[in-house]
Amino acid sequence: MARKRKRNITIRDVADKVGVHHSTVSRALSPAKREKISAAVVEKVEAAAKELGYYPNIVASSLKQNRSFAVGVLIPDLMNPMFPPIIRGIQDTAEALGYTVITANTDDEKEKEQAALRMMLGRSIDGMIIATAQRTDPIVDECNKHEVPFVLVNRTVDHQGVNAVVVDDELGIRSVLDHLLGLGHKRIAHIAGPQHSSTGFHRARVMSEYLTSKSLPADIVGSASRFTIEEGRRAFAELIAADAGFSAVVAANDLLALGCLEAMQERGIRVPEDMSITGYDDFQFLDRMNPALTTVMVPKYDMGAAAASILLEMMDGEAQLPVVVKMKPQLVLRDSTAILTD
Amino acid sequence: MARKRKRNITIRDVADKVGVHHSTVSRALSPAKREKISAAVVEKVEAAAKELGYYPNIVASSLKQNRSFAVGVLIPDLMNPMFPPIIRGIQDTAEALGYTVITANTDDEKEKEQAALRMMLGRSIDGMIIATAQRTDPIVDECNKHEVPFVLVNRTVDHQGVNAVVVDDELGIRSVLDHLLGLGHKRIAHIAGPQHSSTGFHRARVMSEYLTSKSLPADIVGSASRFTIEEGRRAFAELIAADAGFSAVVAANDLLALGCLEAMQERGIRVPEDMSITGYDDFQFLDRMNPALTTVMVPKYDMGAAAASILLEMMDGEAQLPVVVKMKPQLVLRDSTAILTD
DNA sequence: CTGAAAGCGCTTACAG
DNA sequence: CTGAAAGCGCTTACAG
Repeated sequence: MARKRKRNITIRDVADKVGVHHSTVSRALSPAKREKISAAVVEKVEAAAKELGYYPNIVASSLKQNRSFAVGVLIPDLMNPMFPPIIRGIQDTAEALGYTVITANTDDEKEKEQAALRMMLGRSIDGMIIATAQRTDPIVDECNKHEVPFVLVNRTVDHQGVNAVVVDDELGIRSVLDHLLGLGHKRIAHIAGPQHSSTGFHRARVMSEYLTSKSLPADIVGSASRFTIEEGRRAFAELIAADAGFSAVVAANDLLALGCLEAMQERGIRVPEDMSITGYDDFQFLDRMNPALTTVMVPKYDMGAAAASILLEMMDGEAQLPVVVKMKPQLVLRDSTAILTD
Repeated sequence: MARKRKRNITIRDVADKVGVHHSTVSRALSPAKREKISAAVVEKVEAAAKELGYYPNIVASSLKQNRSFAVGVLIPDLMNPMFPPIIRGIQDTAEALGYTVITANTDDEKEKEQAALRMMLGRSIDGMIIATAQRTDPIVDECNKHEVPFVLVNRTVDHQGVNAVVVDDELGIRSVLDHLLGLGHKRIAHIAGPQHSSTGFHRARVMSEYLTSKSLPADIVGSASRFTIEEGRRAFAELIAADAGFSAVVAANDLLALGCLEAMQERGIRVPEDMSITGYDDFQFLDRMNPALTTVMVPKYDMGAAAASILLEMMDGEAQLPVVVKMKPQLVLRDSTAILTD
């Protein structure tokens, strides 16, 4: 049997102590309504509340107002180093305005995502930040159907008119390629991420277009079905078995790059002497790895913070127009890329 | 102004559709009470609920029952790689039983911890898992005062009779020292963590006792005031300025070890040729660092899962006795330790 | 097995 | 400026 908790101090207890109606206490304690109450009463109410150790029951308040002062966040997996900074950005921004954030992992499984959404709807969530979107994702329609404001972060959908905070992959990939081309590389492979993810898709497309524009081969591509080390390793092994004629690898994210690195080390391919490799995202501690990975820094914390700001504005009824914020990534040069020698 | 959301489907809508009282719907939809309702009605209610797209309003349910099916988690900082695995262990365990987890960062600041606790109390949280405890921490008394069941994880308090899931530091530190002694090291330094944290305190004490028992110097100790890279670096610099006569360093956790490593590299001290160093916790990707860090693996995910299990049992009224679970750590040998040569 | 009523702790139109 | 009432969507003793 579930335990019963001690009865809490309520607004009525405070009202009794002061000798006013509990609705007066409610008003006196509400920053927005306080001005309608005489200063003397406000003061007495505050004193009584403090003395009794009163704190408001958010659950009751939520039920009455049909909003919860909570926002939900959907991520693939907390243990993926991409997401803690994003969540922290969301938390710091949302909490500063009095909101609580509830995070759920989907493991990129639609059923878990569905369950998480249901749970959040049941909790009368005021808004959602979604880091799990696929390029065509029914969750967008679901949020619309339930009239839950939401903003996508990191990944977006193909469909127009959706609020999203993403990174400028054109800039990111081009800066990587310019770097590699400057080092003399001509045959550059890509380990593409899952194509149902906007990040995987766009990075691959920009790669291909940019290489083609330079009259360089754009078809040395390995495909990862997930953004994981294992998939990076597998995709690299597959690629090099089919075509050994490349001198540099651009991985669609850092985890894939680490997987490639593993596969390279197994094969005695030295990095960067024999082959260069780059990642994308720049998660924590990459600078201390062996070798330190050249990558593209994505402002994860700021993306989370921006997504939260937009969401909060939407919830206030402002910012109706769909907003797409493209954050600037930045190439970070480290030790996994070098001049082509042969 | 806050937006108004569409009215949701309620238990009354379902009741109207079926032609029963809404209390009957409530019972039919409750796994525990369902048996008191005729199978025919249950079936009709379920069909109607499904057709209408009904999902329960957890907020209303929480208010009535004075419990929220939510557990709160207090951590110092999500971006510290120690915590995501702990939280994931908590989430997977709690969510499997229908609980939602709400996580808050305290940044090891008492005011933030206080604010987080208030927020959670306001949300009628059913229990708390606390990863931020100091050795004498008023939060324990506060939880007791408010009759919120809680369990500590990773860090514990000196006070007896509190539920906690910790790691067996005696085992962990001894295994590190046995390893180092086996390599021939005699003068072994310790970079101690903050002594208000049980982990910092116990690891330092075990070190000292064990070295003393082997008639080895136990006073080569640097003090970090926080478990951060910066503090590790500072403490090492301070220590080596005062006493250069040691050949190995045992850091109280991985972040401190990384800070030491930085300070060593700045000074041209080669690891492990000139000096050995070990960490503690074994967070993600340490195996890929330069050099790969020898450390003590702490079962983070399992600790979170165990803490959640205990909490859930407490909330069910079982497991009254204070439970202290000591998880077994495991030495992980990598490339930052080597035989003493001179 | 089912219904009707009360109530969880708030907020907020409506009076005055 | 303040009070009294109604109600948010559930759950649960109490009847029958």
